[in-house]
Amino acid sequence: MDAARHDHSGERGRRERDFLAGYDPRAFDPIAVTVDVVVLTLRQGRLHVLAIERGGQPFAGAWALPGGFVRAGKESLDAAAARELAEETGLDATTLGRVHLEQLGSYGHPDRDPRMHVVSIAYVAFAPGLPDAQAGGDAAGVAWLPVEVVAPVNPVLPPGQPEAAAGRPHERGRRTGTHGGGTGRRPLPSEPGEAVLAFDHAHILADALERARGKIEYTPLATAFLAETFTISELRAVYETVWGAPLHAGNFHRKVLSVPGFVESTGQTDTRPGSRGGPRARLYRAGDAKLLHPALLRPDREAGIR
Amino acid sequence: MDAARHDHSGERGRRERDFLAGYDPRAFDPIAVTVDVVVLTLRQGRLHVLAIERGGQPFAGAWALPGGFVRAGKESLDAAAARELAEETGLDATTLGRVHLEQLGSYGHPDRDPRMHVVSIAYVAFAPGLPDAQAGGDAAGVAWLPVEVVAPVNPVLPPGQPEAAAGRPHERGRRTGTHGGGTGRRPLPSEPGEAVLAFDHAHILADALERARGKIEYTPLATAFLAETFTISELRAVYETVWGAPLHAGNFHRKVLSVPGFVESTGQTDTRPGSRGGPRARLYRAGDAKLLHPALLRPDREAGIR
DNA sequence: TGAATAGTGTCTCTCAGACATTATGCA
DNA sequence: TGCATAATGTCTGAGAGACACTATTCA
Repeated sequence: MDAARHDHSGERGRRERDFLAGYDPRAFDPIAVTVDVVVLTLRQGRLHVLAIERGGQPFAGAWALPGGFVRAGKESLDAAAARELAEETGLDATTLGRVHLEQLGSYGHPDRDPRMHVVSIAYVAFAPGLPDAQAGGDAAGVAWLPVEVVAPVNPVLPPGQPEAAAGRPHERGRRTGTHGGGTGRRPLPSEPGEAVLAFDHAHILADALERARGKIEYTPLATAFLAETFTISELRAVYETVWGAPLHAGNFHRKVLSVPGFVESTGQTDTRPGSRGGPRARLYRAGDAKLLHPALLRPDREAGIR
Repeated sequence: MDAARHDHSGERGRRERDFLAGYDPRAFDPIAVTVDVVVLTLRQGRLHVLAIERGGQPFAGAWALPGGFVRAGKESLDAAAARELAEETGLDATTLGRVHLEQLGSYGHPDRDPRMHVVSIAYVAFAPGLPDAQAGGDAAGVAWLPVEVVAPVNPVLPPGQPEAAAGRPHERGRRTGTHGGGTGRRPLPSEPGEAVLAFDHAHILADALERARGKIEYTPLATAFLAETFTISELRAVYETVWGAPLHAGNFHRKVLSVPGFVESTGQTDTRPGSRGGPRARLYRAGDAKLLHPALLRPDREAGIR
């Protein structure tokens, strides 16, 4: 980074130009810098991602991750991501404080947005299940989509087509015609692969899911998906959902309690509404550990990806 | 990312401005996008990082990570990092092919560069020890610095203070005189903490080292620090150097051979030049595993960082 | 001959996973 | 009464670490 790293180097020409660019960047093609946030949460035992319906081109009618421009000279990347998270989820400050937000990685292929070169710094958030309210202050076009409903890759509209690029971003669009109209709400996608993500957002989502799967192995962040107090069974449900594999209840229980700092007991027991019987489970809250020792390894990884 | 995510949202004004910015970004403050590469290698049993001496302000006389601007509309982030790596190390294509390069993270505090808002996407590279040639085609101002020689944090010049930026980094300290001049070469820093890194590069380096320490736990990438064939002892030296802790030779040996796909045997044995006795060690090359199962856990992590 | 190293064998302790068992509450 | 769940106990095999031992080469 940083203009003119060593202007006494060999390639003086290039270096000098970089140097100037550092001082008069408007003389060169710009790159837009944005943040995108993959907000993950659990609802009804399924992993959901926060998505926003696009009205205009490109990718009209597709879904996109919430995000926006980084405010030049005014905010850090983390701050921009936190701002987007707050704006788009509409969560109150206390709930927001329990959300885990971390940087995922950056995506900067020159053709990922047909309009111009956009470098996006992606973030992942682990959020507790929200009380059934729709996401965001204004719910229109914002939805929690089950991750299985999202197509693994974009079946249409590969980036880089001049046609797509030519059509103004969202030419007034948004809800033109029937499609996602401001008034007539169309049903949310529910079939596997039905929802198409715009740009390379399916790729970002896939990376975020893999990050989540790995992260709960060696950190206590699975608790970030739950309310402030929770039962061991609820915690196990998080692991089973994120990993997509059933776990042995007894072994899991003993394991969680044996890892120092993972959870700590509240004296209380669950009020268990709508249960199918069984003793009242004890309630725990997140402990003070930042890393789990030993870690909870996900099953199956045998053989390894060679 | 992507202009005007949903202009039917509440804050129409902001959204609309973002929209316009997507099409005429020159109308707003720009953000520069750069890549920085932390190139790590082992020389004489010590971990070194590739650094470039800064000639101009800010941070004149300090060292910086190699990096440069991403070419707008022309290259991806990975490509930009690979280009910087090639340019700055001057390695031939075959050697370069053995270097491991991965994205580390992005750094975008608005004050990290006093000149303007610069977002830098950092990469880490694991490179085999180079045949003592100086790094880069033009060696002037480019050096491999032992990581211990680099100050853990910048002792002076916190970012954001224009004045501080002007006041020399290590004004006079140590071997003064020719200091950073283009011609008179001054000796490389060798005392712990002697070399000062510009900008937030010390922070990036620290993150890169932690990444390296973790990465060799569960991937075979420690082999990227070695030549195409190597002995188990050489591999152990990599772990000991990166982790900064001695390992038990016998247990390490058995462990490495027991992990499927970590290393595979060449039929040969070492020619062992300059050894201090002992049998000829067998030579191995990297196996085809991408992940290690089970992983090599670094010692001590007991207690965990709570 | 001594010292350092390569490579293997043995033992113990920890831990993950399979399975069993008891207690509790709902239908 | 039957069933699902919470929580705990027991057993086994894998694996990490400590230690011992043999073989090989150089000084």
